[in-house]
Amino acid sequence: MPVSQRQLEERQMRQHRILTGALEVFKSKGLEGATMEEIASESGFGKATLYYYFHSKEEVFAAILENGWKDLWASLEPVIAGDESPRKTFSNVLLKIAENARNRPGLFEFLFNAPKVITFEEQPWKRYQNRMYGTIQGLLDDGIKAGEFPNINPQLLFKAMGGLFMGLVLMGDRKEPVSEKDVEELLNQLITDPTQK
Amino acid sequence: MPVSQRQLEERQMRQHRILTGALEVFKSKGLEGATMEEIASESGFGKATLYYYFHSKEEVFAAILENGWKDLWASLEPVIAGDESPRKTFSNVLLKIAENARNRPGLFEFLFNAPKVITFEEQPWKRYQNRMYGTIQGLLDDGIKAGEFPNINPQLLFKAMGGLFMGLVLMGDRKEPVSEKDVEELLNQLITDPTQK
DNA sequence: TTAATTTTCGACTTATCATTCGAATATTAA
DNA sequence: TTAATATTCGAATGATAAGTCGAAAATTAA
Repeated sequence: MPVSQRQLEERQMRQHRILTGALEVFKSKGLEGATMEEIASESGFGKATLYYYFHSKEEVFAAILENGWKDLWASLEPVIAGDESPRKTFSNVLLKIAENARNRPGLFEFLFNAPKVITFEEQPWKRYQNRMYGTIQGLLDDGIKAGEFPNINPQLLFKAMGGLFMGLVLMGDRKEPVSEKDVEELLNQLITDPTQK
Repeated sequence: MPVSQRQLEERQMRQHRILTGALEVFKSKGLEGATMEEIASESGFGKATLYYYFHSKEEVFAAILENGWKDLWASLEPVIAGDESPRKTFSNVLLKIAENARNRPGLFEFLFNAPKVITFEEQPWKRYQNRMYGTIQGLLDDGIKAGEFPNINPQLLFKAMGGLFMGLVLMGDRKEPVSEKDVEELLNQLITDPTQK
């Protein structure tokens, strides 16, 4: 077992390096299409070394999702903790997510698309994902009750908003990432605030 | 080579049967995860027989997309040909797409999600997809010019609408498919028509 | 220095498919 | 009936890639 703090950190560095290389390969080849051989050379290790750091290909895949969702949620927590109005908080959450997407577009796309490919049982990152979706749904519920959004079925609004935002961030020719302006324009022009008028 | 019309039709029936079985397997296992063995047994043929009707697994996969997009586009054409206002036509197009989704939810989800997995070069179904997206973008452009939509960057509106609609149809627990009412509610309540007021 | 301990890695093993073969069986046409 | 032609299929074939092994090289600690 490792002793020094530095050793621990270096080990994590290497794991991180592997994960970064793996993300590249997974993005272009998918879960099944990606080979450990390729992930290894992409991240600068020998194949067998990967198995020193991870038990299996699935574990590598899962680790990317786990870290990604965890970080995303962590960045959201302070925003949610702030005590603004539901609509304002909702807007801030979207902005924060967009910021994440801007910083690591590759990872972000992966976080939202990769889960579609997976079959296998319970994944720890699901907890973060559910927490996030739950929070957003709650904001919309409250916002509708408070009259800050059009009076639509909250479930429906959630789906619409979710899709809309994903579309904004992920769809089409990804020329330039979504900007703060985009998000605010959308909320203000598209989803009219009944209280403002 | 086959002679009679009936022979031709039976052959198509069999291809169709294979494609239906394949869709099931692809949906649950993905492109790489699906095996020809499983597709064969799912559709009630021996493995080798699949190769009598298709050259490869990729061809089976591509055929599903090809047929699916072709049919979708065909169902859209009359709607587009009608000479209603851009906003009305746009609404009708969404409704028609939703109808397709309602009738064959499995296929529909596949049409929009599967392409993310594919790497290989030019696919014929891309033509239909592009035609559809192009048309929708055109409707939005015209609609904005005509003042029927909020005055937003058309590209942005397209992405938003696309995502929104996909979210509506594909996202979350697919309890009940999107209804006509949903779509109209969305357009009318969410995306305010500046001319109506 | 030197004996652990940690890290690295290419070669091997093994399982899993995609695809092909060659031989049936069924259908059609003469 | 008989000779084509069309259809079916399970058993080989071959390639690919996940995961294992055992030996080295690096690093640490004494």
